[in-house]
Amino acid sequence: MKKRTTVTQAERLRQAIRHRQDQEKQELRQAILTTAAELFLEQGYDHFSLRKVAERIGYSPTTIYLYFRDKDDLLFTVVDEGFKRFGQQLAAAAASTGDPWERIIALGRAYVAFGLQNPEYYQLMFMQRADFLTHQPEGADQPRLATFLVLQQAVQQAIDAGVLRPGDAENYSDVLWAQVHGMVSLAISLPAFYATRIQRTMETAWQMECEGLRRQ
Amino acid sequence: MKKRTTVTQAERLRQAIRHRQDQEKQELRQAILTTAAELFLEQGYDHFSLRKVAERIGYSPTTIYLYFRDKDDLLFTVVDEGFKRFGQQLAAAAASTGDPWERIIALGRAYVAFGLQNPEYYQLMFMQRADFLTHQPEGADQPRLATFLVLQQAVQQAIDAGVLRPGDAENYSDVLWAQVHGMVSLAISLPAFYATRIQRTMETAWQMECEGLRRQ
DNA sequence: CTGTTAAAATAACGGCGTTAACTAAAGGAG
DNA sequence: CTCCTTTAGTTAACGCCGTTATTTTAACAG
Repeated sequence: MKKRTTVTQAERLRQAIRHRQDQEKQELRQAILTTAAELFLEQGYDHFSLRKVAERIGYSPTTIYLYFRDKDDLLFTVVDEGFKRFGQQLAAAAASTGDPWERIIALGRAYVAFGLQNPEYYQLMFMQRADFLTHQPEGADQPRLATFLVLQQAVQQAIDAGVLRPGDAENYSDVLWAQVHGMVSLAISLPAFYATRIQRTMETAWQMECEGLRRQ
Repeated sequence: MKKRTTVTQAERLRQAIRHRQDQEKQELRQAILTTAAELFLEQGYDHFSLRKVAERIGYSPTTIYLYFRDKDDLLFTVVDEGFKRFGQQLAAAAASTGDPWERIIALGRAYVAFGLQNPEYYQLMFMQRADFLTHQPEGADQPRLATFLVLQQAVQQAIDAGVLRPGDAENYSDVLWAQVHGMVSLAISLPAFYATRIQRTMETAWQMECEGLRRQ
């Protein structure tokens, strides 16, 4: 009886220790991650370095390699946050209305809004390291590109509802995606665009899509 | 008399020497430039380095600094070639037809064709180093962005001819530019797009623009 | 032949990502 | 409590990079 209890206590202790260790590990990993995101947003992709991250959290550069495979792995994980936020905002936009046509418009607005409000993330995800788009996240359930299927689905719904002309949803959403992506990346690249012409461009583009895609 | 002749000969010699020296300087500069372009196209922006260029032409790395201010200056000059080719192809497309509407379509096709045929250049110009777009070339007559005014002009002509609905040419061409830029950069970023969906996307986009912009 | 000038090379600095070898501390077993 | 093992973290080092200061080399000028 007594022995059994002792053994159980020891086991519980061992488990508690393991738990604490795991937690500490996760905490440091998270610290690296948030510091990395911070530094990336501050200094941009070009001036982002592992050594700076290490210095900022007070560890030696090599410590990072205990938590991430290499620089790309860390950056990739940072970018995951961007994809998550992007996906959430798109999903929220899609859920904001029941009208199929309005949903598409809302998605477009949400897309552009994200790009303009998170230019560093957008730049990294689509312009500087577009290869991240196709690289599957390590332990993720779905590929990155699945984030954008929400647009395709909305288009399909609009076609089914007879709001859009009959046609291939993938094809239509490709056109729309290219339109919004083009606007956002031009706006990011060209300060002249930013804030002045972008609004007008968006409105005209919506109108054009309206005429071009909508069933008459 | 004799003295005068001698002086003239010496002067001519001096000038000839100077001429040869200048020529040699220009030749080495050109060698650096073509080697740089070669290496950039071979290995891409990320793996491009001054030391590799120097090694390939058989000079020490520091020699490059006698001909270019720094790495960016060299890369910037390399990219000039890309802009020149791009501009020429767009101009050729614009001149290929007298019909205002056909001209716009031709410009769109030429734009996408350039992007797909010169993905490295396009990537550098618009995605990785978009800051090059707004940095005025050293001894150039016009800014980089002037390359794309040809589209705006074509749109203006189409409006004036009554082919497009009345409206602001800058605004319309912004929408069109965003559309083609979006298609090209997505095609470059996503191999899945490349070659399969891009054609269909282009056709649908033209059709959409057709319905959306064209005067009915 | 000698002094001058310009081109090119060497050496060096600080920064980078990354790997291998080492240190120190904590947990486990007797 | 002591010895052993594991492991988180560090230090040292390698090879690369862009760039600057210094020095060599060679061609021209008088």
